[in-house]
Amino acid sequence: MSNTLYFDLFNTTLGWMGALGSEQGLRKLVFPKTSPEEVVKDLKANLVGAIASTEKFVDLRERLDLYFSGSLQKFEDPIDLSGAPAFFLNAWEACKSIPVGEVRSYKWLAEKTGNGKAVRAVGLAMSRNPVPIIIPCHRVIGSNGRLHGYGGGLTMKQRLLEIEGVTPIQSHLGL
Amino acid sequence: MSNTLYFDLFNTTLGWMGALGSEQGLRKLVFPKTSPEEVVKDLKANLVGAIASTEKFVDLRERLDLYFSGSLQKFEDPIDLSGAPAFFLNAWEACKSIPVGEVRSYKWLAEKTGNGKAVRAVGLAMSRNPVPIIIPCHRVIGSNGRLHGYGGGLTMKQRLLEIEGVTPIQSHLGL
DNA sequence: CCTGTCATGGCATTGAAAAACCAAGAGAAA
DNA sequence: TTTCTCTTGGTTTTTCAATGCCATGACAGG
Repeated sequence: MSNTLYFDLFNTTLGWMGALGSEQGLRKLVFPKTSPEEVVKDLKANLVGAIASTEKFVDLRERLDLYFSGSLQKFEDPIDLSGAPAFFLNAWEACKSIPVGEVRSYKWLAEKTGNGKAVRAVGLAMSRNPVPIIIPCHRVIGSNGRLHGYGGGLTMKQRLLEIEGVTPIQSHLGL
Repeated sequence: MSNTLYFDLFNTTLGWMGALGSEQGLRKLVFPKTSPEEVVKDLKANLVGAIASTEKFVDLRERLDLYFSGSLQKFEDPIDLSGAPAFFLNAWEACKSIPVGEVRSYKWLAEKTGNGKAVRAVGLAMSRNPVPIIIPCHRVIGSNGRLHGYGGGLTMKQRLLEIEGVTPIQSHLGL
């Protein structure tokens, strides 16, 4: 068990966020909140043996602020998703292929993942996305053009889409 | 869960031992070993939230040494066996009724516990005795007069019986 | 539009059932 | 005696099927 975990809380232009990761990559990112306490609450289950380290996440914090200001398009940060079910990994992988400024439906993602009928399963996978923003699950909306749900709240989802230049209902079918 | 646990390691005339208990009584006693490390190994699963305390066990340690020298016959220490299966509790209770200097068979214990055929179950119960010596499971031997097994090793079992004045095969049927 | 209803897939949790474990005892055969 | 086999009971662990959960989608009826 030599795999040490690091974590940090930091303030961004959108609010307090938290990150947790191993040497292999990022394991968890928590949505912008209004207070650090809320971030800890979301993180506490994971930071049992983790040690605090601002240093490990300075780059990430910088990139996040760049992204929030609209000047960063793509995150290259390594992520460590070991242990997750295969279907989730596939769905997240497919999600990463959605280009900036565009959106796709849960169904589109389901078909891409292999089974066009596994739409709710895709929804479940998105809801379990451990690293939002990095894996852009906010670009996944309903087939009817509605935003449906988002772990960080629908206003946050909309906000992120606006940052990426998606007008309310635009290319909402994607295909 | 405000039930704090205390533990301690100490050296006796027979070797290193360890004890762990709550305010209600003793919960675990580990056999005499040659090194404190071995004691910790046997105890480590239980001392998650426990705090060290020599003070809580000075009396016990004294009595153990008295017993090992043959000058103490009976332990009155309160024990806390909460959480154990009913059958185990019954078997342990019956075991405590075996007088010093005598032995009984697993079968005898089974009959006393209620079901004369549950001999192996009694063996299982003895093997799970959390407070050896206090609950004198070393006085339980096979119907054929053999010692069978003992958590602390058969030599330890024999040694304890010798301390109590039981010659190799004596009253081994008890009834 | 909006509201309800139904079908759908994968994971997480639950609970019942089965099997494994054990410090035994009785009997048979050597 | 020793060794073997078979039987026995309670606990513990493992397995497996059944449910419930969810950030959906398609359709029907207002």
